[in-house]
Amino acid sequence: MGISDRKEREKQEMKKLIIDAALRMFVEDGYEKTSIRNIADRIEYSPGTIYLYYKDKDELLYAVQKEAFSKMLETFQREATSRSPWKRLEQIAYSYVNFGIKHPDLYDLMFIIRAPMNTAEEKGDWDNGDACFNYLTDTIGECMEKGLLRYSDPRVAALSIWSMGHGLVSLQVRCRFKVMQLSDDQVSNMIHLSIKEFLRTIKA
Amino acid sequence: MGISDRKEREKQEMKKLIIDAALRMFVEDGYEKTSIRNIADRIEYSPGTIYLYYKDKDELLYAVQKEAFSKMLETFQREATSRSPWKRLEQIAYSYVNFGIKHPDLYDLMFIIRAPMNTAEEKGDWDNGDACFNYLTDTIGECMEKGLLRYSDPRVAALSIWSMGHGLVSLQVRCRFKVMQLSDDQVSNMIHLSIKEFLRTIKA
DNA sequence: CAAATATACTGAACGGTGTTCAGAAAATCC
DNA sequence: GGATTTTCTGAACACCGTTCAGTATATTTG
Repeated sequence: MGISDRKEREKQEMKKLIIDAALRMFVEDGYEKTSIRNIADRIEYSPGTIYLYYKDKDELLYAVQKEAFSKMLETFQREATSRSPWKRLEQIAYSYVNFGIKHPDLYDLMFIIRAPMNTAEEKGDWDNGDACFNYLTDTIGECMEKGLLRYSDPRVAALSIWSMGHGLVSLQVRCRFKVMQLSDDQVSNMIHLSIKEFLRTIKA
Repeated sequence: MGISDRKEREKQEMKKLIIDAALRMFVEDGYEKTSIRNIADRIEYSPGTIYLYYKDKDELLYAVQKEAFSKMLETFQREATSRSPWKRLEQIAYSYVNFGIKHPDLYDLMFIIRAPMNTAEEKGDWDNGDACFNYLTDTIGECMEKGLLRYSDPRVAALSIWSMGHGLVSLQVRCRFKVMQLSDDQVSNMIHLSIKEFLRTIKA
């Protein structure tokens, strides 16, 4: 049945066409400001068509999230490759924060937006999200085996390190550091100083 | 002119009536899900009336934010009163995180929602927000004077400590810790362990 | 190849949103 | 008590996510 193969292929192509447009528009204008109608316009289909491929706008978000996490994982695999677990942990930290600062709208979709796991319980797969998380936990595991971290529980270590990174990025992305009345360069500098300092303090 | 005094008073009462309803509904249902029409219904006025007192929905958010920051400041003033700067810093940290966990929707309005300073440049007053921030920076200042902190720059210290607290709360509020596959109690425990550990490591 | 069936797509319609504004209602002034 | 100012209303506008009867296209059948 070559004909149904082609149909399946066309269906996947259509899904990709939609999600590519959605990703571009989410990043350009943000999730909330991007409407199904706009996406439909961009790919020159009617709004209803999108619902033949994705159940609702949330499912579009999940798909884009998946792409974003895949992108982040690639970044880790490119930038955090040191054989030394401790050095790799440092690389991951900087990689993570730089990713967030460089792609604030992607970061928004991945870690700030209210949507995925707060309602959808079973959606807890978090597709490529856990792969990124594992990249961190594996490295932390190695560090702890070699006694390079001042933590006693690797889960607490992971939670702490992630929180510090996320705190820095998300306060920056949401412009909350404005209260400090510093220039953009100064804030950027201090974010990196914060990571540096934090890494120093958690090192055994 | 007693009559215009009364008018002014009535105007302020009306503003309070609106903002009280808005606060309650923002906390109950969240900012996005609360509509101007719903608020109008609740206070038994027409939707248009609200626009006579607040320019748009964002201005309602600013007003509610102001109340929320005032509430947080009160919490600090109640829970972080130690004469010892270091102990006070610890109290602030726990106070902050507990506030966020206890009032996730308020915390959302204050630190996560996209709205205030990203567009409104001059709104950078952040009314009572800076008062909360000052409560932190003042304490950090005292700590550093007495050489109780391992940081060399008090601004980096403030940025780091705030980021850690915010990271913990906001990842929890947005359910991102679900990827760790822990029970609610375990997460809650580890959040507190994280603060404890963090405070230990930054202490001189 | 033509008719019948199955698939893909459309776009109007539904109930919602924030916001505006002409006009009605109420309060104040003279 | 009539004119004027202030306050309030609610229909209207342009959007939103989502649904679904109906049309257009493609495939299968006779």
